[in-house]
Amino acid sequence: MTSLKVHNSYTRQKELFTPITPGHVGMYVCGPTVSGESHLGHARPFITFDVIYRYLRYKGYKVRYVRNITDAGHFEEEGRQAEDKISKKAVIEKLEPMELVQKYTNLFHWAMNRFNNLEPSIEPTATGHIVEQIDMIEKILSAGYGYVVNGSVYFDVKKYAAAYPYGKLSGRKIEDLLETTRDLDGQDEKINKQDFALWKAAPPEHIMRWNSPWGEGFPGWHIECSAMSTKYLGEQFDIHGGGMDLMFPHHESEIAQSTICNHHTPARYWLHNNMITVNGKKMGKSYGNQIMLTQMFSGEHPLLSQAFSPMTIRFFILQTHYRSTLDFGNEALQAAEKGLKRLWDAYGELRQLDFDPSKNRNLELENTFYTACRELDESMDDDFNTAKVLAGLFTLVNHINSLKSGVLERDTMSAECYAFVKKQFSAYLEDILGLQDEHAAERGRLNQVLDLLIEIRREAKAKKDYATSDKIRNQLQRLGILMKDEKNGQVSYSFE
RNA sequence: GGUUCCGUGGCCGAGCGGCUAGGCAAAGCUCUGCAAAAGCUUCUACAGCGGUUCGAAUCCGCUCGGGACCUCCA
Repeated sequence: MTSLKVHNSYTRQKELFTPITPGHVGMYVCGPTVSGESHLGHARPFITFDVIYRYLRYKGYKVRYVRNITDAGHFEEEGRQAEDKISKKAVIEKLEPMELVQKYTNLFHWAMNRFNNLEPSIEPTATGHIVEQIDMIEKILSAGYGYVVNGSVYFDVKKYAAAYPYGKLSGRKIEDLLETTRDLDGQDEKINKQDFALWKAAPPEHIMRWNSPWGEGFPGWHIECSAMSTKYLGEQFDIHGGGMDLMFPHHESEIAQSTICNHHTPARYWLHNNMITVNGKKMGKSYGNQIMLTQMFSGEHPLLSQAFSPMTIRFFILQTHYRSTLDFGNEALQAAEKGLKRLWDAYGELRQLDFDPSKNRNLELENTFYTACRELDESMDDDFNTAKVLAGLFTLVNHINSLKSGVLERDTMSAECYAFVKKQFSAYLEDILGLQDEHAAERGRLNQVLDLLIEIRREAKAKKDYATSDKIRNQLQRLGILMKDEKNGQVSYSFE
């Protein structure tokens, strides 16, 4: 097997992946902020890193995959709006923050499930790690890189930058950051504008609040990831992942915090997925162009021409390299839907292909298969190029269909080769890319019913009673089941 | 304004110096009672202009166009 290379955002280079502890990988991925519903854009990192997680396991690594739930601190605005409304209308409809958090956490898990994302090894919550975050802040204070103002604690970026390469990950220079003229909350409390909050004193109307050495408040955004990654993966771990839009300030701040506490950068490899765009613009709240996952699945959105299944979306996302932007479009999604179906149909064929080793082996054909299979590994090893993997699978699809249709002579492949192809195809389609048969639940007893219909139809056709045979096929099609008369006289069916 | 990325055929997208991915769409053919599926074939592109090179979608420069980040953001 070839060796894995990954694009490290920290060095901006493709590097050979070498875990700190041989055979083991620690991976931290920034999880969702559960203050609202997830949209299509949110699906990308979780599918991307799910495939990375799966591939690392496929390569034999023991992986500890930590993905947090951000359930504290950032509801400031929402909280305030809610407070305003409440103060106007009285107090009755007040939402308990944890109620909100629970609701959206459940919804998030539901979506992850539908995408067939494996569960992370640990899914820590920010609210469950207030103590660890306070500890870390105290460490930073005693190291002299933080300061307290009015019950809030800030990180002294300027001092840090004098000693460490601040801005390396995001390619930012501290002087440039001084240029920024934004009125941020608490800006007047900071010594320098580029300082960021480690802990914020809670104003009276702020609902989520905890006791701390500096008074009642809540943790800053960046500290939770530093605290939780350190706790579960150690002072330095292998992979840190997330969306590109988190590089600054989030990941840059994480690096600063961890460097002060643990004396080195938290992660060796920083992996960032690119954005999903709509008409070239990033999907996001500020553009008002986001499509919620529930809407994707139901088709209820002005931008959607139809509903798209979780697997179609997964396939759609994997058809592009994770570091490229992916433009949303109905046509593209429809193409993904059809392509995915083709893939599954061929996979079904592959599993049914028989072989007869007694016939002359077509070594050239075997070689084609072996090469195509080997290239799958090479593509994944090249910074997880799932687009190339899919292209590779489609060349296999073409060969499989050729065997089926007789363009390539069947029964000329050795059992050994056949088994290998079958194993690779299944490993990639199901285990690594994590695609699953969305109609599996419909099969089972339905298959037996269909077999009966096929039998009846066969009898009708034998009597040239095409009215009956067409009726069966047409009615089934209306139910989303395609019945196909194969060349060899067999009848097959597939689900739309 | 600063930093940075990108412009590939009707659409979506790989590629990162030579071997002109792939999916979808379109057209023709084969197969078929008719379909569907599949196979075969066709359409063969790299924003523009220069330069480097035996050779560039791929490297360099300029021009045009579009993003992303600098604020919460996947």
